[in-house]
Amino acid sequence: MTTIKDIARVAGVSVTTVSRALNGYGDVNENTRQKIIQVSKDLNYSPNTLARGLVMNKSRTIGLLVSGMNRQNAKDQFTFEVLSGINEYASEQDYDLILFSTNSTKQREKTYSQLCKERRVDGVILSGIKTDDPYLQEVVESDIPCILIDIPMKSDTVGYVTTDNVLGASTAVNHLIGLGHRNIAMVNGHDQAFVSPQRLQGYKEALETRHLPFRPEWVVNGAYDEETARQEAEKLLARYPEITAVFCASDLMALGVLKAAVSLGRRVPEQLSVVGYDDILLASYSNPPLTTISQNKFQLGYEAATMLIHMLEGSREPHEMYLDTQLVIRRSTSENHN
Amino acid sequence: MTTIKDIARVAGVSVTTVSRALNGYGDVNENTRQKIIQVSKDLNYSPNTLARGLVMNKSRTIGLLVSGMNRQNAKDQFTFEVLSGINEYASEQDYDLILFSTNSTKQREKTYSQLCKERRVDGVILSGIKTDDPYLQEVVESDIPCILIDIPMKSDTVGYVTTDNVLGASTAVNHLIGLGHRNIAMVNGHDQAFVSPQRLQGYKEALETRHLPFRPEWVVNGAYDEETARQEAEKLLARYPEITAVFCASDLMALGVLKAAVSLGRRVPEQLSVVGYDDILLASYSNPPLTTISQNKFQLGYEAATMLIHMLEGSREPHEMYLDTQLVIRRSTSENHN
DNA sequence: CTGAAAGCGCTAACAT
DNA sequence: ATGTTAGCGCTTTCAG
Repeated sequence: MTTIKDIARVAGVSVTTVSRALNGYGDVNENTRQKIIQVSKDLNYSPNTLARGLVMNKSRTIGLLVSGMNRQNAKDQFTFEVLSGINEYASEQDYDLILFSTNSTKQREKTYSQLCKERRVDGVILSGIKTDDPYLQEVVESDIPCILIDIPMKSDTVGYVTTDNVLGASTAVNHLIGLGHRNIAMVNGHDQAFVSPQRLQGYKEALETRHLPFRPEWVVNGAYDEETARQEAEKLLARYPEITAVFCASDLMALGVLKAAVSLGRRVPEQLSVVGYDDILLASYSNPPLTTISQNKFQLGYEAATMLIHMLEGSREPHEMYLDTQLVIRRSTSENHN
Repeated sequence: MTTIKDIARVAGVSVTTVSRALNGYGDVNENTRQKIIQVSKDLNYSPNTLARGLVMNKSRTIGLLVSGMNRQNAKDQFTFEVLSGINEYASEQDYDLILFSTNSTKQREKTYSQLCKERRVDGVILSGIKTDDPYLQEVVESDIPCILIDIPMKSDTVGYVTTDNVLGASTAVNHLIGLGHRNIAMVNGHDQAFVSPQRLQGYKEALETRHLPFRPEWVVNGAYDEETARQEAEKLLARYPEITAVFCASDLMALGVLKAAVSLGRRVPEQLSVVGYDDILLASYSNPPLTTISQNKFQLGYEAATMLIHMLEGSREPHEMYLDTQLVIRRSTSENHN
């Protein structure tokens, strides 16, 4: 494997000069530079980023700490789309991505900062982390630059990008109210997601604004899981047949509610309106296609990468960003005729 | 940041001893080891993998060269599931994954081996690479250990994991023939995928075995794209109304055919049977749900990682593996009544 | 069982 | 404009 030493020898200069020439410093004779570049091509040289990283104490690498990269969770490719967005900007900026996965079967006993310190990543992006995840604690305490996706926490080294989940949820519920629904239930996700209480909040606010009563017993926990949501919705709808619409905190759960409706013999949207959240791919293919709150997952990742890299390069801008969401009306909602 | 030097100082030993103690060598006094371990904990030490990689010339890192990690392609999350599988085994074995993306907007002028050499990855897994991709050439020539997904190429340092695509395709077509179909068309993908000619081959073989004529004009190119497939299928079916079944080289294209059937007013499966390939998530949610050839994408990745890591650790087993596929019968196929 | 010393490939003062 | 030297944090002979 060729090193700058080899180049130096062949080109008849010192390693310093080689290093400077190759890194585009100005204080190198143009002829020397050309010669060095030629030699390095002849010798098929590639720089050793490990060595460079060691001395510069900078690896041009971003760590990705994602949970939800496993067999089951592949269903909502939320993570994947975020990843694609991150990758897009990172590769534009010549940063590499290194994947840490928290879902290792033999549960990794390593701490968050160990993971990062070992690999000498310059910064980290966290996605899909639960609020009770020990890693989250560490982030705030550690001084490693970090961007959180969908968890609004801030410090000197921590930023986030997310959407306004209260607004998103209230938009969804307002849509239902606008269609004449008065008895609107909610299937929320588990409490370990930051967005859950916020979406609940949005649901409440929308009801309140229209002077509709909030009925706690109409809010069930679907754990962001299709099957759990189906079961919970089945119980709920059987018990309170007066419910004419359901707002779900995720599309996956909305899919579960759709199944519950089938098994209860209630046609969607004629006899039951359903709204999801996320606008995952499946949402437009389900039967009927889901009305939902759309998030631009790719952009979420893209912006997170942008923010992190700016941060790494010394920007002092505020490290927070809210992206817009959008109500996408498909065929799982219609006017209430009761 | 703590280094072994710090530990050595505090523990009152040499760096050599610290290194040996921490790496579990036998020739260290157990008391000394305990002391060193204690100190390293107190000092919150993490090893610097860059330094280690530099001296050992080994990074315990696997490069991932995937194409198809972009906005559009997110649809079939083939890549993502493969990735999950790779990640699973790699993290079990304490290897880290580094993501190279070939779809960078400013097209990366770096060569494959440059990418790998720079980052000093121990080995690489390639997925979603087209046969005319320049990277592929390089792989075979370079001496970097490498596993290909779905491209059967072998050398001392190159292995692959794939499925039997001829068999898969013929199984699909035989299913149609078994349902009484005689006029079976095929929507194939572009020729830049290794699997395309193989699936075509399987289609031909199945026809031949049952003494059905092969009609080249009934094979169209859907480019592995839903919309292209829809258009091509529409033309094909309009022109040859006698076709009663279509075999597609991917589910995504099958979805396109489903749309074509709708716009031509042909009910699936009553008036047209459709078979896909891959068994992507969408396949079970489409309307009607797709009959398809299922590939275990997660396992594809898992086995690729296994094979690569074994290779890296010196195994001399053959570096090739064929996984089984499975016919999944859903509701897009039925008996032919013509 | 332990330590001194060399060196992986690179960059960065500090000369010259 | 170029070379000398030191050193990033680690592993690994080689001696003791």
